[in-house]
Amino acid sequence: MPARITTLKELATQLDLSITTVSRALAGHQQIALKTRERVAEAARQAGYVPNTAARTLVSGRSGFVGMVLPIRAPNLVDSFLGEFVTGLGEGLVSHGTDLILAAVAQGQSELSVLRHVVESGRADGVVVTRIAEVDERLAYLRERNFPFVAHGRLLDTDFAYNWLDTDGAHAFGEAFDMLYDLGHRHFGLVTISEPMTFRHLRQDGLAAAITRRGDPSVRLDVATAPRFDRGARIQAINRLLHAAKRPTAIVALFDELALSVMEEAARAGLTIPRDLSVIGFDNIAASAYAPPGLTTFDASIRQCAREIGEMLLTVIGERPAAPLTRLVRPTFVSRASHGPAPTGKN
Amino acid sequence: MPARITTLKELATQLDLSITTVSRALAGHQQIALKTRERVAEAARQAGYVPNTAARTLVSGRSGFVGMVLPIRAPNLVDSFLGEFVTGLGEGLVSHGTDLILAAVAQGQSELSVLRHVVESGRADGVVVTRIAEVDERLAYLRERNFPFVAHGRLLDTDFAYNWLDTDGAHAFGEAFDMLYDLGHRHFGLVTISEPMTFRHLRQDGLAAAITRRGDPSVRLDVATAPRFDRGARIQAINRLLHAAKRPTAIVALFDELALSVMEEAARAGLTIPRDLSVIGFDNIAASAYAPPGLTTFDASIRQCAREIGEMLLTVIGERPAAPLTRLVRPTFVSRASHGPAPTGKN
DNA sequence: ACGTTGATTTAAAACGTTTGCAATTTTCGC
DNA sequence: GCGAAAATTGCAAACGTTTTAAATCAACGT
Repeated sequence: MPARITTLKELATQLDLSITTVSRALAGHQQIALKTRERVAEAARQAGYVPNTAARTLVSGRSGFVGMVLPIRAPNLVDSFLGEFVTGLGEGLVSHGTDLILAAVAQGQSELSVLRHVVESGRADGVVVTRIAEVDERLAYLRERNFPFVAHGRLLDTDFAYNWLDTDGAHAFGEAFDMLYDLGHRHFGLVTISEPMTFRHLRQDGLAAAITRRGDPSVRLDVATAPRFDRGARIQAINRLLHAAKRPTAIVALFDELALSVMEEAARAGLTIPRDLSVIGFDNIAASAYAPPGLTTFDASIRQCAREIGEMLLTVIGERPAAPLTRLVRPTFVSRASHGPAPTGKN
Repeated sequence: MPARITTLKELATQLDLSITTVSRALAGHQQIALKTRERVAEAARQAGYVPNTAARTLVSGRSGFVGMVLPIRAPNLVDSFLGEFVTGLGEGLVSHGTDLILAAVAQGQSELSVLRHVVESGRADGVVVTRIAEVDERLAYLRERNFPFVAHGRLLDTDFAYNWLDTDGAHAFGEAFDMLYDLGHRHFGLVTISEPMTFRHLRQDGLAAAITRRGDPSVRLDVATAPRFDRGARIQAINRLLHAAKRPTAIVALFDELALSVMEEAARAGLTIPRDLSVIGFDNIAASAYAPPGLTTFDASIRQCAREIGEMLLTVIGERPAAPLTRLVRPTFVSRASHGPAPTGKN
């Protein structure tokens, strides 16, 4: 094994050339004689030379990294979002050799302060922001700072222009309603969360819009709300829905975890799905395929979305487009066995 | 909003001090007068100064990053491993303000070449390696390079000393056998994969060791092997086990995905779990709780393990201990409803 | 042989930080 | 008040790369 060449200077000395020439040769500049370029490339390959990132970043002002703040998670919460998202992002970035930086948030620190640190320290050329809140200081900061970023999700304030990719939850929830309505359902339940996330509104509004569009005054919608991570409160809210004097025949949940809870509670209450109750979720998490009788849901294809986000961000960084890049991805319907015709009169 | 101070020079000018003094003051050197230290700290806070990572890395030789190569994934495969692992790693690293770098592997590139690039470019002070293969060139490279790393998993070659944390699959599989044996089972099935991963051997050996330890010659073990990502072959292998002339009464799967497939195929074959067949998995993925009747398994607590790996790596980087750090984590038994007494004589 | 052009290479500055060493200021015993 | 020691601060080099501006070289027409 030959001694590893670690710096440009060493490589230059070995080749009896100046650092400048070697640097340019490796960068493929036309002004360097072709013969020299080839000679340098070969020597670099042989020596296993890899340019030092820090030095390159320092002088060029570009780190070749894209940053993301690790979402804070409840101690035992498992969901596949992060893994899928990171995998997709990696796939989107790899074409340009851009790596991903993940910064964790320490106890007591704010997510914004970590984001700030990532940006101001020059670690990243751009960042990805997920889980958009109704009032999101991260987006405000990034825009004011004029720092390249792409958000996964939208703000409700449509005047605030920025780069985003979002899953069209509104459309999906409208689709769910239409399908259930056509199956005879008139009394609906929606299980949602109390956290101020924008997707909550978008999806609920999509449902409401579809109801309005249908124009049938006999349609009724009951909404159950609970904090996202409070299992007890969630169960309670679901049971209020299930044990109301008049129970919905179809329940749409903001996302699969909630839908699975609905199915569990329904089973506990002696209801058979989909005979007595139709349930529809959103996200298509792995467990949805296994939970009996199989949850009908919408696939948000996180991985593919993240991949596109990565590509968008590279564009934003490279070209700094004047108009914001936006993209609304329509989720695909995944028909399983948790929905069916509305129960007839009496059971 | 005050104009942002971005460099030490600006800060120094504003304070009418030298760059050196400001740098040292921020680093908390005792030699700088306390009053000065406080004055500098306050000014830096006010101005929102964040040191430039590249410059710092360049001179100090430390990047403050820990690297990891993103595992290559089949296009539609979803598992929660990566998300949990990354979350845990972040938690383990955050105390030292160390961030995580994730490098994706491009089509046609080898994982080793990406790892090499991460190491040689000085992007990271240490790396984490997962999914250890029987012959793992990554470990060989890192050791030869004498680069700090911690592996999640062990090699079979115990002469090769390095830092690792592993889940004690051998113990778990022994435990599973003992429990099933005590429930009357004598005919066992093992569903495993054909990929050359070391955990496959460790777990299978743990099972075999427990059988030997019991010393009952009537115990029989049938092994079904299939490529990890070939769903068809997996189903086939499982069905060979289920439809053999003499069928095992208990099947242990290398990990939960396989166990879930076993449960599906068993149901398809008209078998009731656990009456006709006991099934035990490993990992405790989310779906295991939902798949009827609830999969009995072992929780590998990936997140916690990754957290410890992060902490170990920080130790390795900071202290370069002479003896390798190793840690064997015993998985916890998760008793659900997929196991029970061996079926009696005829059904 | 000699300027001139075009091709090729190089010296040196710059990026923002840390740090060895030296310079300056303060403190204190007498 | 004076000198020495202690406390505090600053100069300048270094990290490895990219890039501007300038130097060198080869070739060519005359």
